[in-house]
Amino acid sequence: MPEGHTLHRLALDLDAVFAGRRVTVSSPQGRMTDSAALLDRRRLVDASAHGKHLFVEFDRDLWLHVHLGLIGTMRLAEPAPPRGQVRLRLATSEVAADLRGPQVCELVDESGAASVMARLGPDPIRPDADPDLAWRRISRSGRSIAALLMDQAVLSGVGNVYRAEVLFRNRIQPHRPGNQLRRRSWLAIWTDLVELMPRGVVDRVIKTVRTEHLGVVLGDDHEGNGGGAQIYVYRRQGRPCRVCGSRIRTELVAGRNLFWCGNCQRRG
DNA sequence: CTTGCATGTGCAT
DNA sequence: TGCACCTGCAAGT
Repeated sequence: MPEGHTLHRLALDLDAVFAGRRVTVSSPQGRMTDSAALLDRRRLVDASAHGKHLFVEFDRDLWLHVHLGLIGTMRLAEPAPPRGQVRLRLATSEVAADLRGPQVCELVDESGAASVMARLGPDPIRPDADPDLAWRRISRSGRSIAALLMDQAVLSGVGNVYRAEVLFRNRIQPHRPGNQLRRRSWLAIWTDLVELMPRGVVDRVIKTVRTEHLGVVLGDDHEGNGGGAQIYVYRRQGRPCRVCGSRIRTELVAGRNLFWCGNCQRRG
């Protein structure tokens, strides 16, 4: 489930078991054999996330840069013989982290890592993030706020779930162009993301439904979320809005499904 | 068991 | 606009 919260959670987990330690690095799949050899037995300094990008710093200016893409995963488990396509494994005698199917997995130096970070907009999960950097671009753009929220150069870490949910929670019309959005609406979106996304890091799952709507079922629901509503609109097309009962709408926007309630979301 | 779709991105056309 | 990447889950047979 790789939106920004997933990568921040992963960075925390990697840090907890590997930071400051010498790590065995291998590429069971074989596609990263040379890089694995360079990293093997090196001391791991720390792991951090910027938007949906993961950086793992090793001794002597070697950084592992990972982007999971849509289908990549990295999971910690007790060491066992690797199964399937493990691109890279970081391991100690107690734990192994297996990386599968990433879109990006490369070794860079500090300036290489910095240049990736420089291309990213502010990340709501990072305490030093400046929402005005995003607002400068949003307020000058004719693209819809729904498209802008997905642009990692505008702000980073938000994906298709947080996009749909934060627009719903703030009652924003998704098709409103950035240059017609009130600054107050943007600040409401940002403030909400700063509250929601760190909660996703803790919970390891996206939950956006407010307490007062938790009991609202409105016609569903076996939506496979382990009991109880956790989201308002994402992938709920055709089902009743948890607030007003209108049918949730969907529309393909630049290859990604957008979900929203046409009745609740009218603000600009 | 098989099939289809997905929380992302970049490149080809 | 379409597809490659190639994992994991849920739903269907």
